[in-house]
Amino acid sequence: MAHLRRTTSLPPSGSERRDGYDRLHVEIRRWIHEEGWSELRDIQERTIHPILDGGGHVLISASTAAGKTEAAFLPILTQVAGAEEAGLSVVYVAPLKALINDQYRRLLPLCERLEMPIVRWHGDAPQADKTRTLRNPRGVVLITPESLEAMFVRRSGGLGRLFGNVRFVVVDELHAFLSGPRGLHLHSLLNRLDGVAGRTMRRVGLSATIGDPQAAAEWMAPGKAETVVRVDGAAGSPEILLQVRAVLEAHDVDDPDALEDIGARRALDLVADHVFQTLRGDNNLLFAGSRRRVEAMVDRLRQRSDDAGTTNEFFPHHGSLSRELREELEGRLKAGTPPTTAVATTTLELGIDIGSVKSVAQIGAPRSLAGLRQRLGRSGRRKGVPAVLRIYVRERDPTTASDLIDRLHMDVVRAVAAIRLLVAKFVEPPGADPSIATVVLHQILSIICERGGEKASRLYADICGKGPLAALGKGEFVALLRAMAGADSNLLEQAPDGTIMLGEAGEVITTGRDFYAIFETDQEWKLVSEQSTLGTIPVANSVGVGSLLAFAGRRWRIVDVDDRTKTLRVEIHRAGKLPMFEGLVSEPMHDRLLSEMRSVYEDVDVPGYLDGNAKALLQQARTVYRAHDLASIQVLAAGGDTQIFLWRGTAMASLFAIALTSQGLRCSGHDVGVTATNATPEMVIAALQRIADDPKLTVSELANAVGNLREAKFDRFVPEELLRHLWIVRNRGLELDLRTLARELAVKITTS
DNA sequence: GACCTGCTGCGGGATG
Repeated sequence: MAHLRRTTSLPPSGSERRDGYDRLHVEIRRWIHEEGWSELRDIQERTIHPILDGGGHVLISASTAAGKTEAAFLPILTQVAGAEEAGLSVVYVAPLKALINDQYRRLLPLCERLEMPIVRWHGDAPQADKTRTLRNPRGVVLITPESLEAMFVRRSGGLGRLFGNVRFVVVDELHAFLSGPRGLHLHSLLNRLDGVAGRTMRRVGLSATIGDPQAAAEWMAPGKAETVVRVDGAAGSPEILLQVRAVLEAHDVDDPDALEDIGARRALDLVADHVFQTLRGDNNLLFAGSRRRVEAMVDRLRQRSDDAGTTNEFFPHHGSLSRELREELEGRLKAGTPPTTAVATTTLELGIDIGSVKSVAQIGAPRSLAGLRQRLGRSGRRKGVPAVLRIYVRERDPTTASDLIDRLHMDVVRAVAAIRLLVAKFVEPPGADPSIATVVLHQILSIICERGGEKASRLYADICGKGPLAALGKGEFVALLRAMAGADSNLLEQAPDGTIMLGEAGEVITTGRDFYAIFETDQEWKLVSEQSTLGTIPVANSVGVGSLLAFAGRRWRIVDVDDRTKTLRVEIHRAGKLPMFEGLVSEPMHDRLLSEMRSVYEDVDVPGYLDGNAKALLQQARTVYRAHDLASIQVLAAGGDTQIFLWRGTAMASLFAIALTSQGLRCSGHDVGVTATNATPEMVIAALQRIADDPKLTVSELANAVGNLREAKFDRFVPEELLRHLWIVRNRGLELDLRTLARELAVKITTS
């Protein structure tokens, strides 16, 4: 393990410390005293003045477990305690039900002190508490975006009574809402809340350390980001202990029946050996990258425990596992005993309280710095304890690898590049989202449901007036309305006075239970053993009585298939087979990571955190890079194909592939570029020159070559022309870049 | 060779 860095932060002066504390409500100070806190944390102290004095929005960013919740709520509750007005005072929104339950447990004693009601409001929360709140709304509500949506649609009559006097809206895990459809959805809901109250509610955002605070502030206050008061916690962890370990895969052996190829299988065995030896005896997190690999690893680790005659300490955690199994594991981690290592997907990245772990490991080089940071934040959370991170990369054995791409050992290089960017504190800024039309369509239906009917101009102003949905222009909005009212959709109707109302299909769609969420869920098989519900697998898996499964860290045999309820009954069996989970695309990468990879090839330093294998692979990779002169040559013949090294992120690489395809080439993408199959470098250079010089070859023109534009939940109702237009808007900024890149590549060609 | 997230209201019957 190598020590990576040390950072320190200065403690604030003593006078500042007392100053804020004294302004808190007397009952809150009493509570703090009884909790045995000797002082407030830095971030908590520094949040008091901005919340008590200012009238604007506040963005609090700090690492996990820095006490952000209290930082927000101590002054907020001080402010709203004893509120005379009827109605709720604080709305807290979180992306997970589990997080709401955690926060409820933490805030309940405090609220009881202040005689202020607090209620959980999500699908699994007790109905009786909700009913009580509806009768006498007061205090704090903790709610999900979907439940908030449901209130707008189903309880429109009571909105004013509930939300008319809300003073604060707290958004937890704000970084989770900065991109993606769910963030756009919540953005619209918060605007609608302001509409109900007839004024702007104060917003308080809680976030992990974010790469682009400006984007977060812009999300909170569109067009007025500078008014958001920012309170930043000290840099995450003081020290990181780091190691990158490389394991070698043998050459691929073609075995169409094997679920994992044999080389990969051996490499995963080697990772499992090391994990088993190193992580036993403590609490750890191992991020495996996919649900399938989680199951593959847990199966191997259980096998090793059985062989060694020891109690198994390794358990799976991913989105397809049942709530019960996940909570059981979370409980073990939180209790801290017995020793437990969770093998997980991204499910354990968010702020669910799992206590502190000794180390974090992951399989595969990072593709996103945001994710890497988030994972690292889970380790070394106590003062003076370093965070520990291990990265396992799997690489082709250099003695047998023949393919140029394999011999560049990109995983080792990417791991080094990612660590450099971690030190440089780079985090990807949020990108443009392809789901704008779906969210606008959803909100049109929701608002009409809420109000009974509405004029088009008012709808446009309320939904697209400000914020990220303003990217949809008035003309496009009208086109969307027309399509929604068309005979094909029948979602809307228009009264003679112009008022827009729900059509027949609109009535149906807004009545369904699955209307509230902005994301889609596919149909799945439910797996049930004699004791409990294990979880789900996609219906795409072929199943039958007698089929085998490896799932939830055990091996099973299917004993009953109920096609009507989509339920599989299973029993323990000695053999198993990994199920298939869907997922056709890989996690996108940012330009910066690819350009850093290129620097790693061109530099000469060999980091001390690499193990022996990784060091050797890095040096061999650099030798290959230099031998092919990849610093100056980016297009070269390889077999009957031509390799094009772009060294750009996913957005540009995809656009580039579309451009080459439009020129008649057959392309497939890889991590650092594109392979043009059955094409000579001469053919590629001709295509590149056309892309560089043909004035008619614009992004608008290329858009006609794009397939599967319908990605988001309600896109089936959106005119294809509109989706194509939004694609053009998202990619327009890359047009000049595309031409420049094509021109550069065309002159760096070789036929070696 | 990705991942994750969420869900109303009503009626009927059992229970304390």
